[in-house]
Amino acid sequence: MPRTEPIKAARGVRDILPAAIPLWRQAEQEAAAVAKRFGYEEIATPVIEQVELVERVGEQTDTVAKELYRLDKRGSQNLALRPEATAGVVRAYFEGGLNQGPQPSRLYLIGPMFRHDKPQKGRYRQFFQFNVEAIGGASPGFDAEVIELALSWLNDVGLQDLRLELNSIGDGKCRPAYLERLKDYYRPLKSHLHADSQLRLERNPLRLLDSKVPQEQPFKADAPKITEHLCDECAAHWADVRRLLDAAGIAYQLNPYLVRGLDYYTRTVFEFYPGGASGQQDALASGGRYDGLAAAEGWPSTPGVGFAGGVDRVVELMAASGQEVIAKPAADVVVIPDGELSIEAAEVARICRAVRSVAVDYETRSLRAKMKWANKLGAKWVVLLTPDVAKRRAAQLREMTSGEQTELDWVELPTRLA
RNA sequence: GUGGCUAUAGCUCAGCAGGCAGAGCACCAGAUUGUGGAUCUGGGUGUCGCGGGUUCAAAUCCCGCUAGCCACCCCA
Repeated sequence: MPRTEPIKAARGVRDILPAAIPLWRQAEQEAAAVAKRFGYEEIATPVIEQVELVERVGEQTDTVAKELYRLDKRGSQNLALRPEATAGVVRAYFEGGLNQGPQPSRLYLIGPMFRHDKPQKGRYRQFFQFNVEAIGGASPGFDAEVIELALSWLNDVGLQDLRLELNSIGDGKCRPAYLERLKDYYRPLKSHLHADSQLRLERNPLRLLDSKVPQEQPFKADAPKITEHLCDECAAHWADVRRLLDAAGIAYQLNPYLVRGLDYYTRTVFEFYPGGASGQQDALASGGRYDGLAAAEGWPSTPGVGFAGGVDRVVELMAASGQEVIAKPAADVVVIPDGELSIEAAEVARICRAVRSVAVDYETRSLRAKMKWANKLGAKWVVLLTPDVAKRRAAQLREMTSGEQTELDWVELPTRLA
């Protein structure tokens, strides 16, 4: 056999090993629990969607333009792995007739998303999101609700030191006029801008605001702020959202430079960061209102608001803060055949599985080694089979913490282990 | 996509003025006339990330690739 490189995981993806699963489960279970507490129901949508669904909602964003996993054409359909969940959930809302039910539809989803980014800590090509969407509701109450829900989740998994940033980016009525003001402001400065920013100026001027290029920072201070140029409806909505958050006792920082990578967002946008970080790639959850999304997908215009939480990042913070979930032993009972007793050991295991999780040590090694293995596994009991005792359909039952050991018939095992 | 740092045992890492591959933990075996945890003894389990180059000689120097981390870009 020629030696070859072993095949490793694809770049930017990772395994969640058994030892890490309890923490993941906790993050997911808290997510599901808090969503249900707020009256949200779970939905699962496909990981593959038609490319058009993804493109229609954000053609000039990086997520779609550069980071999309496109699949080979199958038949007549161009497919892609979903880079985010909201577009698919909104599609399912209409296709599944949820728009015919009580409004809004309160939905949550936990699942993998895919982006062909350059991998880094906290940034993976397959990553997991906890998504919450309230579709069919225009009231600012829903904006505040999803923010409170996101905060509750982060608190419930033990993250207390958080920063919530908040902004409003207007809607189709007032944003175009604002964007013209913004362009008018930046055009004379164009030669001072970074090459990327010069492109943004005409194509996606809102993005100029969250530019981190050092030489552009001074310009931002004097740039027109969108919250000062909202139409009456957007301004009222914006005021209501802040009022509701104030009443809920939720602290937030107004960030006039907070914008969104995806185009369908309107009005409220927000992001949660861990408190200590100055943070570039450490947003824990972010979301906002997307009243323009349904129409962009070709469905009847329908308002909606939601957020996406980064499960990977939350789990990493949980682990970093020293949180550990005590792993349960893989098996409560270990059956150790001493000698050629595989058939008998399997039968005894079968009997014990009626009441306990059971593992069998089939390896041909010393009894001592088998006992060590059982101990390391964390087994509470060991059922020891030796040829002469097994012949009588009996076994030694050893209680590991006390070391007490008694002989008894196989049929008695379930009662003793229960 | 851009730039920087890194890659040695299962894990954390040392070794790098070029000269036989190391430590701790983990693992395996024994002390234990076959019954775990504690202790002691013994064992290195390795294509030094991959591929080239320089050299009598490369883990060590040079180049390329791959992967990870960090900063950008962007985002969860």
